[in-house]
Amino acid sequence: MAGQRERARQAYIADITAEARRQLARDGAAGLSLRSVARELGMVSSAVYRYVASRDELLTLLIVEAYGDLADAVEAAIGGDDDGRVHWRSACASVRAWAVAHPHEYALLYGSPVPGYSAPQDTIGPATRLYAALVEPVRHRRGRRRPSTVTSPVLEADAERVAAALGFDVGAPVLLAALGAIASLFGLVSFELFGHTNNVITDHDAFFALRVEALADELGL
Amino acid sequence: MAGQRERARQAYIADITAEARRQLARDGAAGLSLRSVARELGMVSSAVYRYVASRDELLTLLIVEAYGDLADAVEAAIGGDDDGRVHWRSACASVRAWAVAHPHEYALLYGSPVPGYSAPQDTIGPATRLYAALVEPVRHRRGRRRPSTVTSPVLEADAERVAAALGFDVGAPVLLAALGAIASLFGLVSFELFGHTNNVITDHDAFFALRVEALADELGL
DNA sequence: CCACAGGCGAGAGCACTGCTCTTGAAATGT
DNA sequence: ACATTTCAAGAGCAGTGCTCTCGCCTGTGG
Repeated sequence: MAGQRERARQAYIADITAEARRQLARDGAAGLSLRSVARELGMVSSAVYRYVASRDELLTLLIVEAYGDLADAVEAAIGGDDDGRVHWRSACASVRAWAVAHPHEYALLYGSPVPGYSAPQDTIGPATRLYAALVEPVRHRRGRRRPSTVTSPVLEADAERVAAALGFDVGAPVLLAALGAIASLFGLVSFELFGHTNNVITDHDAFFALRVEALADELGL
Repeated sequence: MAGQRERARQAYIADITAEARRQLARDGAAGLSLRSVARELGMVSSAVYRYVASRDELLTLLIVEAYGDLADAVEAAIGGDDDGRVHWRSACASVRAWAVAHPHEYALLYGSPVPGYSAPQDTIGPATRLYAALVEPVRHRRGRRRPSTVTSPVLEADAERVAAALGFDVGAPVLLAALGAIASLFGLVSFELFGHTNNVITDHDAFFALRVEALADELGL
């Protein structure tokens, strides 16, 4: 039955995070204040502490939501297609589109880590979903190119553990190449979003497309 | 002669940024407060506003210093060698080593952009030095692999403008590949430093080395 | 060499933040 | 009907960025 008090409590938390998310989208993480969230919700600042332990915890809630949101976007983008390269293109494009549409949320996820945040258990769910979707394309690779072999046994073990967790039967070299490509993808998006290519690249669309193809080449898609 | 008042002024600014840098290295950008800098320097908080207009400007000074520091490290790393691949390895390793040694400075440069910061003119000097050093290895490429051709004329113009500014005679495709590899490099370092590979990679050294080689392959080094 | 404008440090103060504690009311479960 | 728990509210503490005013004092221009 979930006790109606507990339900009211969850509703309050939902209201709080919703308002917090609005402020995050508008002013960025630095401009998010518990007091102004309370003000906007018509309560006094101390009341909101009944529902959220601290500002950092509120940010953590937003991080979890944002991960889920991004994972949703990527999963929706790689719909029915089973061509690895098309998969990869869609996935990359959806990450970039989401980042451009939600710059502050993106910065929260992939910018400087928030001080009091330590990747709680709630985060690894959506995060796993996201990276699973991004790694998915290599399932359909045509294997045109052999990735370099892995020389470190512990790294190979890492890769095999991850592959097993995702239910993938590609080898360690391919999976590590995919993880590397994902890091490259987020590096590319971060460079664009955080302004590191200002005065360098003006046609961001074309540069992004070019790099996505290059990464697809490396992955043998 | 530079007026002894002006010299004293510069010395004060140097003291302030030095103390600010100490606090940045210890507590991170979020924990840097103008008041505590003033306290540590034995002055009252309003006095420091004579030398630094705002907290954001102080952070900007730190950003410029950090860029210079990182550029120094990379330039020192790619010493006399003229083998492109060795160059690239040293450059990548020096970026990663600097990032690990100065995580908060790295986060300041490549994490979420600080709100009131707009890449002032002072930044582009050290930043250009840094990226010039990182692009340098492709000068000595053996050209084993042809990068994909560029289809966007404006992107090609971007690349040629940058190449001209750096005095490079490599073609647009190679320069764009190099810029992409740089973005990949920082994506990789950020992933490691910001904890996105926690519970995934344990042998960060090996993973980094693997990716550096893959990028070198793509660059034809 | 000297007057003085300008740079200077100090202090008070404003508006804001995160967070804690107490108090009294209201809802709850027995 | 009652005891317990949950709650909103308010006051309050310590800290922040930043502004303004007030004298002092010193380097600089005449």
